[in-house]
Amino acid sequence: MTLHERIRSDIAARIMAGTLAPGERLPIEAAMMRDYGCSRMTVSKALSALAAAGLIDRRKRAGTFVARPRLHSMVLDIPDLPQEVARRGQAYAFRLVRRSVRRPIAGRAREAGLAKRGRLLAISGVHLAAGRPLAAEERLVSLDAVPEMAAADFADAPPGTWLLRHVPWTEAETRIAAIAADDAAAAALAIAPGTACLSVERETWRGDDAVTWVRQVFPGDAYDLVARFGAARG
Amino acid sequence: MTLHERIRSDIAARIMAGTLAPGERLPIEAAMMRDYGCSRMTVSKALSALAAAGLIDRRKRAGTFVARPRLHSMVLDIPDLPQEVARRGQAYAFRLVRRSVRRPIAGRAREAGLAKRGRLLAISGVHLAAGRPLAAEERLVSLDAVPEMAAADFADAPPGTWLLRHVPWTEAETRIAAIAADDAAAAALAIAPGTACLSVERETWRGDDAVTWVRQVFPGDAYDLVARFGAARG
DNA sequence: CAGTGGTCTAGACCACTGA
DNA sequence: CAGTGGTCTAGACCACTGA
Repeated sequence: MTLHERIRSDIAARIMAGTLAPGERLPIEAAMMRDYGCSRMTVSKALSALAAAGLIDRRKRAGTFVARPRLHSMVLDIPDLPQEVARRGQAYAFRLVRRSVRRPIAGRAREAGLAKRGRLLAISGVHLAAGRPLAAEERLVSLDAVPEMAAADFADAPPGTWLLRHVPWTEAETRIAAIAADDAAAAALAIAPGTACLSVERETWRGDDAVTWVRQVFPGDAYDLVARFGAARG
Repeated sequence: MTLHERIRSDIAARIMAGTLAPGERLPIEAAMMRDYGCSRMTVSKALSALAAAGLIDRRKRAGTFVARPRLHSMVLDIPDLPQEVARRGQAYAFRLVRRSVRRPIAGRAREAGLAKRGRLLAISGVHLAAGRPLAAEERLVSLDAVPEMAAADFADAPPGTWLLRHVPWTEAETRIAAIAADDAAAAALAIAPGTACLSVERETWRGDDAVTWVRQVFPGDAYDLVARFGAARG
């Protein structure tokens, strides 16, 4: 372990144990230089990492303080479905149900945003694990942003994975909700209408251009999302 | 904007725009020192931040490369309920339904973990927004870890907020699922049994000691969780 | 085995802000 | 206005690892 890592984990351990309480002031950097016999840059590197992780607040002239804890943000793992299914030891497949290229329907703001003056690609399909439906997917793709997707078949990879490979480094917003399966989703998933399902809806942009919108519906008993939070982050 | 921030945002912008493609090699640090007329520490600070944000991979002897994008982890905001309700402009209240101190029930691994040889506090209640049920909460608290909670009333703050104030810096794991409301949850939330609900279940530790377990059940139409991902993170 | 990143030093000047 | 953190320099030695 390098020196700045040791300083960092020393302080983190004292904060997590409560020896350093929230609001309490830490020694000034000069004191830490003495204590650890190191230069200021090394202390600063350790403290910067702790500040980025949210464990401390650094304030000029005032000093460095143990932060008040917040539970507000956690890291959520949103796995790639083929990978996740493979990890469970099951065979993955994507069944394409419908696919069309069309103009946006007037009055639908989302479709207008995806296809400003051009066309969009609409896809529905079902993700299968071990031959059984895992999730129903409805997707819209901007053919302005990704013209080459018009020619893609999804034999190798489902649309989401295809996009991840072909359109790197996008920004996204995900919305998670519980919904009752409507008739279409129930039929696709082979469950009773009204069954509680997890809806994972995502909008993706590249800069100011909308790339895709997708909603995946999972039967409630088939899928959990897990998020973790703790000192290990950052 | 400082120099290392400028270097960082220059490179991040080129990656997000695709000018630097995934897998592509970046100039070596010495070249960046020349380009920006700065010292190696400054270049290194910018590149370290980009590596921590997952945009680049740095490999000794080989060089620095644009990372292959992953959508796998996103930052999820899990708001404090009183704050979230206040932000919506509604009045928040917590209605305590039941509260008991007891020994763990034999055979329940979770309860045994929370109260190794001592007792645990079991709480049920309902979070109210503008007088209407927002979420039903079931909670277990280790009185080994938080003995002073035995004496707490929840007039000022619901149990989760109370714990956040009194037990700083814990680690947690959250599990999100869709469930059908059972009879108890339906009664507490004043909805029909079987209604699709979002279940947010969290286990919290302090070091190796379990502190609390909680499940909050939200009617599907009352609550969404939102997560964001993009270059702005890190 | 040489090129690359990783760490660290001992200084310097500056910006901010609360005593 | 003085004490604190924020940034930056110009070097050094080292660890790793792939050509």
